[in-house]
Amino acid sequence: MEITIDIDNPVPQFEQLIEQIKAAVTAGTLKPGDALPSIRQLANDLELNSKTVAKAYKLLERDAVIQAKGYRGTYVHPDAKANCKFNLQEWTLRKLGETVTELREAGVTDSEIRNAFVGAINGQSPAK
Amino acid sequence: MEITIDIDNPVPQFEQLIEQIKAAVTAGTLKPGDALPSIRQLANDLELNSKTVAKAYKLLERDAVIQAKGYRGTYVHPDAKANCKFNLQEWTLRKLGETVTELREAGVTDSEIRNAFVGAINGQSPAK
DNA sequence: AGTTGTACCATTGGGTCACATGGTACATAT
DNA sequence: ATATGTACCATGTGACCCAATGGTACAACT
Repeated sequence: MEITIDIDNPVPQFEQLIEQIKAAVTAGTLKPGDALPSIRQLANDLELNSKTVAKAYKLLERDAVIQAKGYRGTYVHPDAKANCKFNLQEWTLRKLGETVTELREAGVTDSEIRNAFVGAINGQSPAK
Repeated sequence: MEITIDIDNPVPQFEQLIEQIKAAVTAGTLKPGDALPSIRQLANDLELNSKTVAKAYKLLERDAVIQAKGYRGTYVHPDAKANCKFNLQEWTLRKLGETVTELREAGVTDSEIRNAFVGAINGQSPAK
């Protein structure tokens, strides 16, 4: 498994990691059940901070591409290949795009949409 | 019609203006058909920049609280009183809140939601 | 001529957030 | 003992946005 992180790349490092691991799974280089290097070890090899690698692993696990088995290491998820295809990011972008479009058609200003958005994400329920 | 703008108030000046005009309409101080002072004149009286007043007027017109009749001045909208009640802001907040909740339940990170939001509002269609 | 609403341009100050870094600590495995 | 994934704390840098200010200009009304 060859992974390369380009510091000059505007794409965040943890995203580069995620993409390359997903690519390896899709290509078959990584098969379900295979063990992944530990967070600290991979951080050493790629000259990254362990936190950066941990972040990538955490997101990969949420997408069910890998499985963190506590203190027994991390492994490729059984359904990894399938779960690589469905992109949560795109789904999120589409959902938000639909809502934004609907609001705009109602005449709401982009400024107001932004303003309301920070309110919505900060858990503020609409005042009665 | 007495309007007071407090510069030390954290609430933006154009919002203070909007609120007070709506309040005057609701209270009956301003009746449908009444003429409003011109942008420049009101800006002078309140010692505001004309742009600030123009912004408030523009938003009030969108909410159908006032009617700008081009070069013939600005008047209170016939249905002003009713249109003051329905709050577009709340509707916006609720709509966005629903979407955010749905995304969160799908496991999407707040960070990712924010990130996708700027993409959505910048007119980026989800990559196929 | 003077005023109207509106549209551009640009800048300043303040705030929030993402990314990455660094350190420390924990309970549980080998 | 050593290594594991994970959790907390904190800092710095850069980017983006908002509110507000200021100036200029236009076409159309009184």
